[in-house]
Amino acid sequence: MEKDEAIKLNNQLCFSIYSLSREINKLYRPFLEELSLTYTQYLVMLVLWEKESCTMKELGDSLFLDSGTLSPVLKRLTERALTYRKRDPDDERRVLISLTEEGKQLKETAAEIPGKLIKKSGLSEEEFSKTLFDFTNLLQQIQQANTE
Amino acid sequence: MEKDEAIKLNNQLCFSIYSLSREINKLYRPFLEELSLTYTQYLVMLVLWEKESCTMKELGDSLFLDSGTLSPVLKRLTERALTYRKRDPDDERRVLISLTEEGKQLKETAAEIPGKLIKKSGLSEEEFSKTLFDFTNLLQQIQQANTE
DNA sequence: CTCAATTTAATTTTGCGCAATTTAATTGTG
DNA sequence: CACAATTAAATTGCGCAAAATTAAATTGAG
Repeated sequence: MEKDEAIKLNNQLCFSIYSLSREINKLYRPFLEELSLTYTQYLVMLVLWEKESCTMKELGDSLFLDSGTLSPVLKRLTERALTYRKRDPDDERRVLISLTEEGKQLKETAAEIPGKLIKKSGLSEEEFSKTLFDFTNLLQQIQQANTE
Repeated sequence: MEKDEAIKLNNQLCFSIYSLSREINKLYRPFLEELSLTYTQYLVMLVLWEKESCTMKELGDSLFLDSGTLSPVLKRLTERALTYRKRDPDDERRVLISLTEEGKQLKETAAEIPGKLIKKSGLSEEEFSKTLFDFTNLLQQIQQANTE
């Protein structure tokens, strides 16, 4: 690529991915509003619906987020009584995060979201799978590049 | 996909793209730090390096961002004397944003970034182009879905 | 021409992300 | 055992994003 071309906005990988990320976020928003969840809160709930209970650390490892982001998110989810927190008796540094009954029940409604979303996106099942596959691979490659 | 699979974190398109976006941001960060620019400030500068001067509205259309985000960003760029603002005499509602000499000069250093980044990412030129192409297409499709 | 509707930008509020610092608990080494 | 190093989480500060509100300038229909 010519140097002059290379510095143009629409040739930046960062810009296409950044716009796409916000646009996909926007696609989810109406569905998440029905649950009164933000995007990040939804991601946290996804982890908890799989694991039932985990530490702050495990949550961070799953989502690639640190306590600086997660602490306030969990605070809000706990205020809404979707989660509760207690210290791990075996290691008082750790905080165990668990779902309340209300939090568990929310999974029923949330289970509708992935299907609705694919439909709304206009992607076929195959396109969706391929895109997910490509993104996941690229993510691993970039994570590799960032840790070298 | 099974319903139970569909609600898992790692099968969410939103999560893969969101992680990827933050990871790519992280890839840029050391280079942007050298210019003392944030990611969003860099995107604004990319537009200005192409257009020399534009209105707040045009900037927002290019970046898919509104004045709620851009006003404070431009305020900081102007405080750093990379840009300056004045009202359009033909239409006093419009704000014209232009590069200062210092802002123009910064392009020289910034022009190195795209190349350095591809190298650091570990992607081949072909992979980079293909990824950019795929993202741009998908962006358009999702934007379409969001405006329907 | 006039006034309602539209356009443009700024501001306010809420909630992330991330870096850096702090605090408390645990672990490892001599 | 002692104490330095490490680990887990919370906190602080800054800079976005997005929604909603406000204000000022312009446009357009009657």
